[in-house]
Amino acid sequence: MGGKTHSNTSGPVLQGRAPTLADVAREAGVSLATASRVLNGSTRTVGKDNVTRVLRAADKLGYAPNLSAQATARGSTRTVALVVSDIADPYFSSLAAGVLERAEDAGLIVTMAVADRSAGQELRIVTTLRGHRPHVIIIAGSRLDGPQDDLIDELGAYTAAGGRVALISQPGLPFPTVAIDNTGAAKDLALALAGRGYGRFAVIRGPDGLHTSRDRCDGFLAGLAQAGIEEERVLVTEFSEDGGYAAGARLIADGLGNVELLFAVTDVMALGVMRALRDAGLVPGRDIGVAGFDDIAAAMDVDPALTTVRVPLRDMGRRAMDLALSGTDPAEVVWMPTTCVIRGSTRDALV
Amino acid sequence: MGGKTHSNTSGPVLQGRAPTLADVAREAGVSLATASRVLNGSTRTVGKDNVTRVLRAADKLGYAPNLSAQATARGSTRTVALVVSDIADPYFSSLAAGVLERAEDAGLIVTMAVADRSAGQELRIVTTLRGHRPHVIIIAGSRLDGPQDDLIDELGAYTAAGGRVALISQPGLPFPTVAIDNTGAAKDLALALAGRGYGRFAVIRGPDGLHTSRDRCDGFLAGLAQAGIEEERVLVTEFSEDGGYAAGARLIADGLGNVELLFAVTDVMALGVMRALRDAGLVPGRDIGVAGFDDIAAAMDVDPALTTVRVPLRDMGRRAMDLALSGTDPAEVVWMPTTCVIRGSTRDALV
DNA sequence: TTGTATGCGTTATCAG
DNA sequence: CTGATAACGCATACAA
Repeated sequence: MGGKTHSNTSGPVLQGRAPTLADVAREAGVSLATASRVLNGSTRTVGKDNVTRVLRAADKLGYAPNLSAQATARGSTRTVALVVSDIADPYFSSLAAGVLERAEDAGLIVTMAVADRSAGQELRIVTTLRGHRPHVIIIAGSRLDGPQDDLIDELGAYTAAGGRVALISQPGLPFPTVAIDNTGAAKDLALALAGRGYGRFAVIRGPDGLHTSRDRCDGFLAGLAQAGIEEERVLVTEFSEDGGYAAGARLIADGLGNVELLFAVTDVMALGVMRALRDAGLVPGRDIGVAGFDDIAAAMDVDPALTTVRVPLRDMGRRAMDLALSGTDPAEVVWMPTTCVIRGSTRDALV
Repeated sequence: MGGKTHSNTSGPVLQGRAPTLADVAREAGVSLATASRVLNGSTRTVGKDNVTRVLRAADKLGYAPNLSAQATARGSTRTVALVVSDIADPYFSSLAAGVLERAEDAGLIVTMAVADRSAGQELRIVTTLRGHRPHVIIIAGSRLDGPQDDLIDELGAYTAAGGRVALISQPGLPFPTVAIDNTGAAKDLALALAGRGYGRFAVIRGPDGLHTSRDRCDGFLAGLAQAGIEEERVLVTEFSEDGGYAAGARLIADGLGNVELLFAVTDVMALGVMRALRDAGLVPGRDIGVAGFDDIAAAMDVDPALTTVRVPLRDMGRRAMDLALSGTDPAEVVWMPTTCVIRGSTRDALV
């Protein structure tokens, strides 16, 4: 709709310059302070007459308060900085959706940066982000092994200055964290699958150093061991769908032997594995079982649907925001529940 | 790695306060100006001795320049604001990935906001964003019908003040735009499918007012008409996977009649349709053809793989950044190429 | 209720 | 090469 009094933006007086509060005040014939009060602070303490004058002037000039200036004046911002490894990955975009949702509820703007799964880059980004003096920093990276004193220092400096931090899925650091029990969930999955008759497994995991990948792999193997299964193959590949495809293809080329089920440490990788199987003329679920981890949306879309571990990704994003805003114990870890979801990609094994 | 000289952040002197440039200058025993020069401006004009002192002091204090203050002082920022409808949707997350990639190349920080496919919300967000005085604003919304003078005003005010704008997939507005020919591509798809023997179609589209949805639907129908096919059904549903599922289910419940192919205006919706078909015991591709639009990653993962129109989403995100940064003709439209991708979900129709 | 004056953390101009 | 000092746009304590 055209709107009531159509805002007559871009007054001819201001050329190539955004209107400032001073412009509005002048236009309205009031002081800077008065204009500031009606446009931002409590509207109460200003005359009803001046309120309308200022509002009208602001509309006429198309005024939008300079948030940078507001931030320096106030000493605080209304933004939350989010760091992810890869926004195109449904795992991270679901997390981000949860964060964005809560941020909007809280009237916060989200700034986002990607840290391509490199620890150095992540550190650099956090330093830059810290410069924005955001209200909150949320890091949803793929934690790497090795000492991360630098990152801890960086975040420590930030919290020492009053900033709030929340980490997603990287427990063990001295900051509030929302996490899942990757090891336990993978173990449960292994037990569930062993219980359904599968006896020979191959695990497809990401490169060394990735916590998530390693924990899920270890947990799965632990579950197998508990079920009395000691014999399995572990393939290391890229942490992506292409990586999953490559591993699947390699496995097929090497001869599947009598492997009955392929467990990939993420759904994205599992989808790649399934594609490799189909390209080789094999039918997932019938000829060979496949299982993943995360329960991304696409896990329901494939046929057969993918057996996996359901992770409440969007909710984890929400909780991370809540956790950061609540400003609780620095080392608090919120463990989110996971559940095994058995679907068609793992029908009962044909003995 | 633990890092060489380990940064001794959070000096005990500063409690709950981020170190400022003044702190660094004092610590280093130099003036504010000198500290500023070495930490930001050209390093050339400052003594080699002072450089190391300042650097050492900054490291010791864990200094990170306050970007808000920098922005107000400089009068410009190094950020790009990105507006999307739904970051969890692979369509948007792919676009975002392209934007983020180019932004990083250009040393820009990306701030992101979601505008749930509501025009009012989008307008509000742009106003807020404008307050950030970003270097660039990119809007990847789902353009709605009807006059949008308000949005044009808002963006006009922004560009008048020197801001750069790029729109994605919403041509017709007086701003640089990267777009695809939805109508033409859908028409081509219809012709290709008609050429493969399909004769009876149903189209599943989103609610009225969504440009993308309408153009693709219209184009598809035009293609059918050109092929001499006048008889078809059009279903309106939610613009989401659930919407696709619902429409598919509804169609099945009403009786498919002799419909041979279902075209959904997005892949996401098409995946929902396929799921509905399978839940009803039908086999997509064999019992009935299915086609989508966008070629999201999941289109390759389903079985049979989804016939669709390939849209270079990530590249569109990149181009949008390039277009905005190049600051060309305000009304320039970059048309991106699309291609029909025929896959297993539309085998030749069984006559 | 309104206006004045000062400060926020940086940059940039201008003398030394 | 370095150091005062005036902006930048806005908020706010204080005075009127």
